[in-house]
Amino acid sequence: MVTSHDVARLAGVSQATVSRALRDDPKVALDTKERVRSAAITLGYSPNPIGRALAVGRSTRVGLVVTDLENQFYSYVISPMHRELEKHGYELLLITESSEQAPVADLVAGAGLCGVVLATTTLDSVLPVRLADRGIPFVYFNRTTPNVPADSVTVDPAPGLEKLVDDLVRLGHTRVGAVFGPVNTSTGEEREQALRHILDDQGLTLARKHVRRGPFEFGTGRDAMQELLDLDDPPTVVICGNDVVALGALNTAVERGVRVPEEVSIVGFDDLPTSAWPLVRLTTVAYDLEAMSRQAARLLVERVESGESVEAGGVHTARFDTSYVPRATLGRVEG
Amino acid sequence: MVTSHDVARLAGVSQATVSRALRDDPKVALDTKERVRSAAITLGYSPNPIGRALAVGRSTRVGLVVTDLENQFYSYVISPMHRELEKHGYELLLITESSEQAPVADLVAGAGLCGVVLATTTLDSVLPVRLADRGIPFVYFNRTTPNVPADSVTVDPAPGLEKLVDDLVRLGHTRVGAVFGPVNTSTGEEREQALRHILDDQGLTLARKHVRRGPFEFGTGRDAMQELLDLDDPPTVVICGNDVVALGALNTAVERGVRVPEEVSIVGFDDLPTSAWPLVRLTTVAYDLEAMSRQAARLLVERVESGESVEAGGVHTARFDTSYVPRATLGRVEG
DNA sequence: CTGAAAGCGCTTACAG
DNA sequence: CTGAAAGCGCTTACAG
Repeated sequence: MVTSHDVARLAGVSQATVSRALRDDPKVALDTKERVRSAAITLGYSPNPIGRALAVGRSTRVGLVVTDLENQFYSYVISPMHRELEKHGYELLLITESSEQAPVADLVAGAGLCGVVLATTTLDSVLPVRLADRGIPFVYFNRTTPNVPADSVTVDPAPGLEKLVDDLVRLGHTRVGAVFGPVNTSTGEEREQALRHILDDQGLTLARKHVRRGPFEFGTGRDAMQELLDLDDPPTVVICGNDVVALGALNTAVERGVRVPEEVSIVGFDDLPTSAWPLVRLTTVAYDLEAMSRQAARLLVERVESGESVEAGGVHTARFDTSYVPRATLGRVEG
Repeated sequence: MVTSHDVARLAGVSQATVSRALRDDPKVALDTKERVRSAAITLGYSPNPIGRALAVGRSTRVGLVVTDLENQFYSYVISPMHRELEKHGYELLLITESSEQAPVADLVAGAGLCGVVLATTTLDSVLPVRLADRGIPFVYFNRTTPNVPADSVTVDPAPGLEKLVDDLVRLGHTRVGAVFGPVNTSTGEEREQALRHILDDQGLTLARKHVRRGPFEFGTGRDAMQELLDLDDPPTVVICGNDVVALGALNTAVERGVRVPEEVSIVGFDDLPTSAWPLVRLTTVAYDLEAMSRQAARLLVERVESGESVEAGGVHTARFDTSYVPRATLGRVEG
């Protein structure tokens, strides 16, 4: 392995000067810089980030903590987040919460990360507490927990849901069903509260038998739809906690030969690219997931680089607006 | 930050002993280990991986190099690969080749990685050369380049394609079209050669006007399908380079109101979970992508841990079998 | 503007 | 079985 010492020797300077020159320290003479740079190039040298991290006391590694890497949703998060971090000179490390081998907090603390994006926080997560204890900067992505203050990027479901419910009324739906996300997630909770509230305002109610609940996964929608369709009086529309759940529901309807939206309407939340496919045309609630992912990266980088603690300077929050995207899975009630 | 020195002080031993005890060195007395461990726990200490990496001379960080993080295909690769690496105590870092900021080779070399999985190698990639030059272990995933020998995990398209072509014949297809992957990828090349060869054996030919080509992306299938459907004599079946391309093609057919498979049949390759959706039911060629991803991780770990160079011990290759998965997008030719 | 030196937090021969 | 010491490849006060 070629080190800064090798470069120093070739350039005829000290190792310290190599370090400075390559970091473009203004105190280094221009011709010295040139000499060092060309020496570095001929030797194919690039500074070892591990040495650097140890010396500086922090790395440029950011962790993204998720539970379910297979979930389509996260593909669309990872990509823009990764790009944004890269732009700032940071790397993205994946961490799954399912890794129960070591307590995740230790793993995170031990992974030499300079900061963490939490994408699958539950209301009872201990990870935020642990991170705060150890002074590891982090930002909540999409989901939060009120117990531990931190920067966050979230979405406001109300605007989109309001428009959706307007449409529900217009189309004559009265038996409305829902497949909510888990109660222990802020997103699940918040969307449920918002929806119930808005339905209420319009004089609509959610019959208990028409409500299901479960993780934000395909299987949740699938199973819920099976049960709902087996009811004597199934709902005329099923509003799902997110698109992945809605896709599960939609596929189950299709599999059973139940026509959508003639026999049952289905609505999602997230507006994933898949939902816009001509084959799918899922009616849903949209927001700018890509901008949100970038924003989370940016907030974390700022937090890391400012070195400012949450207690000292307060918290940065970004809240994203939602809109209603009518497509083909929500229709007029028949009969 | 709590260091091994703090633990040493609390446990009343030397820092070196802390290091040994926590790594479960058999030379350390059992009661000493106990003392050190409990001290570590009370202090909430976990060894700093950066210090470790520097001392040992290598990290436990593995890079996954891809071009297109949004591509569905890679979601299904990342998850099992990540899990397998984690099992062996390694972390997964994402690297996109699009990052033209720094030559990727430098980035990889500079990122303090102990090894790399290359998932989007093209036949003319220079990255493998660079990695080999610098002695950075890597394994080819799915795609290879013959120029630089290295461990690899690939799929053999022939078995699946043979069964597919049998079915093509049985169903009366004669105007067969194809949307191949890029010629500068081993997978694109290999699947094309295999398909042409097998068609040939069955007396079928691929008219030049029925052939399209492009990156393994949704848009490729979409655009190709538009063109093919505009032909005076469109193909009766379109065989796509992979599922993502086939999904693009399928959605375009749907959008244009062209019935699949009555008016045109569509076939993919990969058997992504999406392809099995009741809404999709894509006829395709399958292989065990999850096992393949795990295998790649394992080969890399072995290579890294053995420290054996490719020249010295030769190369490990795993080749995965394919099977044919008939579903609903391939049908009998009408009329 | 440049160098010698200390130090980041570990691991690992080397003694004992 | 344990400790003192050197060293991994950097950065950064401190001198000059």
